[in-house]
Amino acid sequence: VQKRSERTRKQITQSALALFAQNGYGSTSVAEICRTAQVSKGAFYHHFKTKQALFVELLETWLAQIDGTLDQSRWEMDDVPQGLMAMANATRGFLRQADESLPMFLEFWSQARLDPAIWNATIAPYRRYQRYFSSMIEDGVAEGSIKKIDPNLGAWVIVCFAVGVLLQCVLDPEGEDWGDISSQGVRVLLDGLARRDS
Amino acid sequence: VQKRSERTRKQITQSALALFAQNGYGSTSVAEICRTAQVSKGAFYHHFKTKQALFVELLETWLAQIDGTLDQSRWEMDDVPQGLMAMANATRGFLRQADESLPMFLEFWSQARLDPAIWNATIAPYRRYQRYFSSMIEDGVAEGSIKKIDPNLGAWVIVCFAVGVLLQCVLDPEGEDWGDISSQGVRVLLDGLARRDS
Amino acid sequence: VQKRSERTRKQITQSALALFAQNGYGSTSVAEICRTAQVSKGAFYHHFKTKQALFVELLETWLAQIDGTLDQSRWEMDDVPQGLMAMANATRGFLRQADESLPMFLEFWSQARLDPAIWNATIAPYRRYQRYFSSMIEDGVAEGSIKKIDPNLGAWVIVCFAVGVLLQCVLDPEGEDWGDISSQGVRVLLDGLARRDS
Amino acid sequence: VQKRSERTRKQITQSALALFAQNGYGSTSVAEICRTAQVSKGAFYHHFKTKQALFVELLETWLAQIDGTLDQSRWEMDDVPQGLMAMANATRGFLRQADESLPMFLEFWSQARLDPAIWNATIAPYRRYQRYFSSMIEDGVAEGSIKKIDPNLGAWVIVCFAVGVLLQCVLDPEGEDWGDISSQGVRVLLDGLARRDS
DNA sequence: ACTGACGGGACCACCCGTTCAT
DNA sequence: ATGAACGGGTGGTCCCGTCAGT
Repeated sequence: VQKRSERTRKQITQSALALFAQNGYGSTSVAEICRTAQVSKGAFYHHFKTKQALFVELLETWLAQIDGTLDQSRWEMDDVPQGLMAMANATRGFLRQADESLPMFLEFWSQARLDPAIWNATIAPYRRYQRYFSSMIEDGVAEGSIKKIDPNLGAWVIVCFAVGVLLQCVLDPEGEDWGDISSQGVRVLLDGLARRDS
Repeated sequence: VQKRSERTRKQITQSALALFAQNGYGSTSVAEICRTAQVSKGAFYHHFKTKQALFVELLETWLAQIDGTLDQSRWEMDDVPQGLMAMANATRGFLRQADESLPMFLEFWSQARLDPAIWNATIAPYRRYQRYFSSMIEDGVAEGSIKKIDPNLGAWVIVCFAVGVLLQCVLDPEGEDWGDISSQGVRVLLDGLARRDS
Repeated sequence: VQKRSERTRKQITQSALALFAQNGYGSTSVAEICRTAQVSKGAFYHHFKTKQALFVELLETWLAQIDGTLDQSRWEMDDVPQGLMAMANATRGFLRQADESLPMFLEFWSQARLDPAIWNATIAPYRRYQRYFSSMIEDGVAEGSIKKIDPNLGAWVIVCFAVGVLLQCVLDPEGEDWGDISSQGVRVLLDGLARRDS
Repeated sequence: VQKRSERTRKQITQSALALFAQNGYGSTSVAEICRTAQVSKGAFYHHFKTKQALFVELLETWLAQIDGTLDQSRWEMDDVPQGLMAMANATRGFLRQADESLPMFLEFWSQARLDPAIWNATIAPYRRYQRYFSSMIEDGVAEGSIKKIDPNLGAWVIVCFAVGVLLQCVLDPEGEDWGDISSQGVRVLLDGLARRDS
């Protein structure tokens, strides 16, 4: 059956993911991936045109997963600030995969600078998230829970903070409890954004 | 004179900086650096034990510069929030070097994951900055301008936001006016941190 | 029906012919042939034991065609010199296929040097042609239209000239009107071979 | 000293020449060349940017040699036909290198079809030779030793014949005494070109 | 201080032919 | 008879660091 093909493919992607996350994209050779995946080079290049193509596919799978996760929690809120806090808390679990796959972010970012195709795939999501937060802020302003500010800027502030936490978590996973910092940061940001009646 | 030695060294470091920033550390060969610096390989390896050693030196020079910049603005404030805002505004100029040298951050981060020596050099400063902000927050609490929160967490929130802005600025320099976002973000954070009298 | 088998075979041979002629034997991969012929690798290796086997088959088909062409014009002459001229003129049409299939000659020659089997198949015809011309010259001497020379050498001279024109035509199809040169050359050769009564 | 460099370079070119002539360009790997030349790959790629670059250099050296040879015999003739015959006879020695380096011709021709750069270098000389013969024929017409024909065509006839002999000599070095055939052919051609007074 | 030829190793991509299932 | 996954191996290129020589 064609089950075998899929299994091989999955072995490759998983091995690649692990190795890229551990040693970086540049320091991981195709031969190493094949060895880890117990697959021949012929098989590898049958499934992926290039090492980079595999990388891009990993990136896309990855982003699709994240999108899925975010879409879920999108509708579970009554109040905008509550919604944001919920999302911040949901991040905790996400940040715990530190060693496994989070480092891939750094790889994606690095490669994005050098390859336009990867850049597009990497950057696009941020814009999407920003738009999402932007509309949340607008909603918050409408419902009176958030003070009047430029929703675009506000959204970018949130995105930047999130990305910053992510980066720190990748660079220094043992250093701090980044989940705590994420929650705390969002709370502070929300306090700063909150509408205040004198 | 021994001037020649220094000039050679400077040519190498400058060429390397430019090439690393443009094409990345991994994609820049020693030969290319030598070609750009109009220097022979022998000269290169006379001044630097390794490609990595050069990289580390660049990193250290870089960090020293940043420290210098930050130290300047440290004493110019009467009020903690004002001080932070001043620093945020000072960042604007810094973020404008986007194309020239900011991309080096990404390179440093990438390599930090793979090499402990670089990791130490790269991570240490964040801790220093965090401590600095932490003491600022303590001062703020003492002077009554900032509400009571864990100074550690607060400081990390600031660092994360700053790092996030930096990363976005590197990845998408044309996308937004990151200086604006930086200022705006700090303002929101300060509003969130401000002590409020009911 | 078993028609399908033959159609597949023909698609493969035709695609291979075109690709070999265009990119050369060594630079044409089996995968490329299969792609062009819209056939899977399985089908290819079902019909041909090896890439080389296909090549040999192409060679043989090719030679059979040429033999057929030459056999036609063999009997239409009354006079040996006239016969040769007629053949030379007949070549014009042949030389016009320059782009399509003539380049295969060069491929055959190249491979002939490296592979004995191909060598035999490629060289044999020349000897046959030489013998043919040799007997023509003998006839010419007998009928008094050609002066007394070693028919063997004379025949080789003709073959060499023909082969030379062919090679030039393959290498520089746009450069000259090789048909003209062929005719002109044969005329000069005939003048040189003609018996002359002082 | 820099003598070493030249020696290495020469070892590479000589080994390459021998291997290309014996096994063909495509079937000779860089590793094999290095092994034969007792040189490391690093040395190889220090001297030649590419396998092809080495090939082109061989081609150019080769052509320069031939040009040199032809230039020598250019002035040794009183009479055009005699000059041509002298050149034909001089060819004998040239054709005797059959095994050593003549096969390179075939390699050059093969590659010329595939690579424009090589094509230029390979084709250009033929045109030069043709021009040379063309002016010889003009001289011959002027001095009355050659009959009136288009010097261009006549020159191409000579070139084609020469190339044809060369090709045959490469393909079937043992088959015939190609030196003889060359001489004989030129004689016939001269008879055909000779002006004849009735 | 500097030169550049050099060693040796690795890496990505590709390619030919086989195998198993259909 | 055909399709697709696969195996194993090679090929060209490049790159880092060294070392003899200036």
